[in-house]
Amino acid sequence: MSTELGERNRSILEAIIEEHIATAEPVGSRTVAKRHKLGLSPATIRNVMADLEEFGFLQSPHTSAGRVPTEKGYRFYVDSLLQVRKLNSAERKQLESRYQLRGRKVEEVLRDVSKTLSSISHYTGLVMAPRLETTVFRHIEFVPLSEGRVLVVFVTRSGLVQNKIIETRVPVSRRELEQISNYLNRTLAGLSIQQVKEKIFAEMQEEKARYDRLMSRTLELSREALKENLGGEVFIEGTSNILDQPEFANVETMRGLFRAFEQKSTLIDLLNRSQQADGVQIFIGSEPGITGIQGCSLITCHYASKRGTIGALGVIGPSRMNYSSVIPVVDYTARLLSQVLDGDLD
Amino acid sequence: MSTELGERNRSILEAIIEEHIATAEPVGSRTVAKRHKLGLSPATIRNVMADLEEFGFLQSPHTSAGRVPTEKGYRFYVDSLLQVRKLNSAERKQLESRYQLRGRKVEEVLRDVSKTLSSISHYTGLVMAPRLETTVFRHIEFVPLSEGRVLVVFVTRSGLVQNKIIETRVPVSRRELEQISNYLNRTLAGLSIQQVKEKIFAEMQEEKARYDRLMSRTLELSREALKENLGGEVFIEGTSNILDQPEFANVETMRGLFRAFEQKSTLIDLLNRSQQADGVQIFIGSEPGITGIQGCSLITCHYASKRGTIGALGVIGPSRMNYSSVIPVVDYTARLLSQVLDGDLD
DNA sequence: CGCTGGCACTCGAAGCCTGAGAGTGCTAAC
DNA sequence: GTTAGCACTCTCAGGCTTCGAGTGCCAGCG
Repeated sequence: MSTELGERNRSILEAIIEEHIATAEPVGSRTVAKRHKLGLSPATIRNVMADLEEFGFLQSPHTSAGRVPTEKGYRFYVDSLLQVRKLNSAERKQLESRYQLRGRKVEEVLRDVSKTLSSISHYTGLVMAPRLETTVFRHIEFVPLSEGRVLVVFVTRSGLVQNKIIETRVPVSRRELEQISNYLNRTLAGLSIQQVKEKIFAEMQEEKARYDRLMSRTLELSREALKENLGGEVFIEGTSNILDQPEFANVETMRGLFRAFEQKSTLIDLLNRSQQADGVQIFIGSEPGITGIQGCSLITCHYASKRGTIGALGVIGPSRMNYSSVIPVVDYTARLLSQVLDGDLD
Repeated sequence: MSTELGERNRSILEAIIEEHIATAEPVGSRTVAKRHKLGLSPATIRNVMADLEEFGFLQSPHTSAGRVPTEKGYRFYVDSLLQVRKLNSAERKQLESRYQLRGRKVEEVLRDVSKTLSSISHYTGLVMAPRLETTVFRHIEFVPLSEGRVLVVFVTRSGLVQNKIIETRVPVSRRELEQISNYLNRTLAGLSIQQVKEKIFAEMQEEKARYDRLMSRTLELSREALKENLGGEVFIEGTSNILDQPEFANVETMRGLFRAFEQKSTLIDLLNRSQQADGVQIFIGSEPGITGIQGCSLITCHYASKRGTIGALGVIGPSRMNYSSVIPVVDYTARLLSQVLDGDLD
């Protein structure tokens, strides 16, 4: 029943929501009648609005103030009414031009992506670091730092670089490290990290590791090196864009939001969830299980190599957000980043 | 003349400023008389306050609202009245305990320092990345990534690790890279980066570089590698602490501040300036040449190795800030970080 | 002569009222 | 089913009043 809206009601709802998105003000019947020439009088529209309010798609802040979409209203809008604009080729070019990635560090690239998202959308950009699982391994190197500490450098097939410091239980000599990396590079290049892990695990099972000291070192080291890396780190850029949105003129709301930005855990949670599903996902305000972003919506998309999900990115802004222009940007950005990580883009 | 304040006037000014710092409200004569038992009646204090207002240390928001310190008032307070509390040993221990640094990446450490500053002060922490000039070099390593790209890994004497990617004009073979790093490590270990640069420059002047291909590669590569690294990057943490300060209840003010945080250039400018001077420095509101942090004060201190200035850190908060407790924290943190970079702390 | 109590004065904040304007809901007519 | 008309409601802005905090000044006191 609740989705049983007639064609006319739907288009009035759409008009109201779009009007509200454009103006941030409650929308009255007069305005709808005038600006969206539906050939109906304000009175008729009032009737429809009353119905829509009963359905729970609209609400009035007070008796004489026009209507504002509810979260349910936005939900219906994005699910059933919204026409997502495709990017034209100029816009796609513009996005693509920002990704000159070869030989850059993963962090830099992700921060950049986040900045790009925020500056194009005028909201706030989020990028969650990939678990590298499905990235394709090209090269690994170990640099001895001090007793028991080794810097591991990965290069992915697409030329992205990531490095981290690991601790080894016993000191490993420079010579051993060289042998180890030679071995790994010979046997593992071209596999995804996931496959590498499996292979290592398999070899650890085999007897020979027990007797071959070098081999056991190799396995220990690479297991350590492949443990979760940037896992779950989130890059947030453009937070101050949010300050321009009239709905956050109230300090209390803003405080909550900035807390969320700084703590990141809510965002990580949402981004993680978006990895489960396919394509662009939209979280609205305080829908079930979402807290801490009242009045906001989050548009996310996972990015992934051909072999599986690895991370998520998105844009957060007020619920009264320009969905139709942000969605394709998020979508296309995720595609680009996927390709980059796959190494297909060079 | 303007500094010719009698002892009594000074202590009344001090009382007023401290009262204002504690309450964030304009301070009236009654309050001062009551809470700071100076043995004077409100009427007398009123007279003094009128004088202080004439001097420009105080101002009244309006006729019947008590007085508020001006920037000049704060300036006089921090320069002449403020008693800086020393940290007790427990507090020093607490700070020290946060610096377990060996083998960590420079960025991580700096971000941590910034977080610590913000969480202890309850304001916002800033740390500007060091120019590595005066850090003592222990070890350098080159990892070939792809044609013409090399990852450089530095280790400082204190065990901090930093790495960056550089481009070489011509491809350099793995073997050459090894020779180059061997050479550098042999000849340069224990020198400061500044000295290393000088040495390299000197060698470039010498004739032999022209004829020795390997040598010229070495020099080119190390020059590239030693170019400004994190130079000028600023780590800002705890921005949302600012939101709790009542003076930023007004959105307009806050917006300006967050813009400044996101753009960073004002902050970089101030932090740079603080490197010129010795010890803790305090920038107040919109004193000459300072823009973009109206209503805020910045407490900074450079940190340095034994050989010279290399970076700066600090805390930014409202002008009505608890100077006496933040100053020693900034000061001691800078000392700690200096020691760490010198490598004296392990 | 410096300090103090007293007192008139000022000014903002809060509360109240009012009028204007926007928007609704209902009803009766087309 | 749609519309015009109309009474009704509610917010917002402005003006007015009251209240209280705090001042500035003055006269008197030690």
